Amino acid sequence: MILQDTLTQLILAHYPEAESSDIQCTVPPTPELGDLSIPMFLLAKRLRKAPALLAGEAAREIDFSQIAESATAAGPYLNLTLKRGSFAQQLLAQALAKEEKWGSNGIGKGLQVLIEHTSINPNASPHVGRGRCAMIGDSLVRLLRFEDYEVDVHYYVNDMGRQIGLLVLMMEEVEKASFDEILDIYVKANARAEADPEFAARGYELLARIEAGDEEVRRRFFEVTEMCLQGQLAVLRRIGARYDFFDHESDYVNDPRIAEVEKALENKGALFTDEEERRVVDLSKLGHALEEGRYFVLRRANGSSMYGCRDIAYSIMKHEKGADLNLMVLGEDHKLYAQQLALILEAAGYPAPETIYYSYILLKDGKMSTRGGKVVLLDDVLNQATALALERVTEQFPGLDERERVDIASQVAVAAIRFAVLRVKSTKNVVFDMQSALSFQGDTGPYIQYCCARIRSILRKWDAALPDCDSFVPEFQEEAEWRLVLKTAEFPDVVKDALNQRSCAGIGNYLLDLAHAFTSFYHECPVLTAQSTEQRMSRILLCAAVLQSLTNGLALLGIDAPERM
RNA sequence: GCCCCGAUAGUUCAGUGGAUAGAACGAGCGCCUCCUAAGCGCUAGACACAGGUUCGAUUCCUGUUCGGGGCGCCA
Repeated sequence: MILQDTLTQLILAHYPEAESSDIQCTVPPTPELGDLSIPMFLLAKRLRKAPALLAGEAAREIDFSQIAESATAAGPYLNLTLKRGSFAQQLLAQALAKEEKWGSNGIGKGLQVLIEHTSINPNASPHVGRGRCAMIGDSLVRLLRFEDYEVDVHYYVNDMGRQIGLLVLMMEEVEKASFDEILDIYVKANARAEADPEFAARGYELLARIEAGDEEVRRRFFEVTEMCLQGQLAVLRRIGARYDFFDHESDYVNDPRIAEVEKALENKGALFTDEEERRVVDLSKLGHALEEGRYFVLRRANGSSMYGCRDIAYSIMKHEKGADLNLMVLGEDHKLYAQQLALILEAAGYPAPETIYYSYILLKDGKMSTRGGKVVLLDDVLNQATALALERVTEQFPGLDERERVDIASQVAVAAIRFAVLRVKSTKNVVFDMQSALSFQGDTGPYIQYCCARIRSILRKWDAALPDCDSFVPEFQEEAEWRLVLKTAEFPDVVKDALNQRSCAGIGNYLLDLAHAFTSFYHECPVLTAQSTEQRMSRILLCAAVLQSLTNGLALLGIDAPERM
């Protein structure tokens, strides 16, 4: 809140024993009570007074005239009615001066972040569940960069799993297959491995050979995985996800860091060879309390490495980059695994990355399964959404040239899907429903874009320069416009909360609130035809500031707002 | 069996110990000679259950029920 510092100072000056953390502003439940509210519970506890008495005392004794028209006690709450003009002037000046940085608190200045997300197995076109990871990760990246962190985005290419081996075998039988056919082939490969142990064994054999350094096999794997990866990235690009580094699992097979960690584990008596010649970590020696997940296999009996073994080397490599934050977005199915890996890394003296989990997107009749071919592909959803949006835009703007209509349609499609996914907390299971994913009405991304388009339309018609905030004190008499001012002022705090929570969900929900507040304003307060010059000037500035908040917020979610729609 | 998430209107979601629990979809009624109706206004509708901690609990703790995830050679 813009006034938080001033407010805290005023109160601390009167109650020197208080701490600034005792003073937390909230918004009163109804506008009649005031613009800002300070619950006195914490302060009352500190000062050993009754909250209601303290509120009354503070309202009488502290001089808030610098920022407020009035201060009144309502039970244990101290409510302030702000001086609208100076508050709005400060807010608008800030928002319009900071432009695309408005809302940033600059928390990450001078700090570096390494984040890994998406990292889909290169075996099929991504389904919407995988898309959830990409959207969550990508938005987090945007949020971190907005807060001035320097961010490197890593993508771990799992290019040597068992299922990749099976895929390679199948691909060699079908001659030349395109990316679109991969899912089908992958499903068949898994079904065949299930039914035919000899086929499955050939997959393992390929793995063993790649691990032994067989360059020819490695080349065959690379051909398939690279084709898949490029196909997947093309889909991910459609929703705006970008990556800086692609790290290949196969580069870590014989990494010396693994031996180093094995040594450390041996020293702690946590590594042993079991009765069937596997190399196993006993995590109970490292502080793991439960029987569940106590054992972690590093190597098969034939000496070949498990996924987790290579991941040890990869994790250390990431740590060695020396970033201040080391983040990773993972599916909830990786929770136990990540805890196990963390124990192993810590035992060898390396900190584990900070993990952010997301839950599955389910279908109405159960969970998705790439192996079973029971998936809703992100690409298909995007295609359908784009086609629908194009119809709508064409209806609305028949005269617009096709190029622009297609651009708008794809922006709307991305907004619909990204917003629907990102506004929900990542720990919740969501049931995918095509109908609501394709809806552009109500609490959706397109609704917010539409709100932006309306503001832009007003700004286009305003043919003068915007008033200068430094010399002009705006006035906002109407409740709808004042509520919009207050809502706009919340933006920087919303961004800060999102960063602390490592989740952009709150930003999405805030943008809906702001868009609703704007639409009420739009219907009640004419801008271009307002009665007085002061009103017109005040409102056009407010429009510009709201647009800046909306577009900045949408940008954090990876959503563009078209000029018109 | 054990461990980790989740449970809020008919439905999809907000709400990180505070005032009268917010939206949207769906349902009903109304609004385009007026800055874009992808919109707005009005009506009806909810904290799974039982205890506990607290001045105060949808929020924290325990138990129950239901849904999701996980639990040694998949990644």
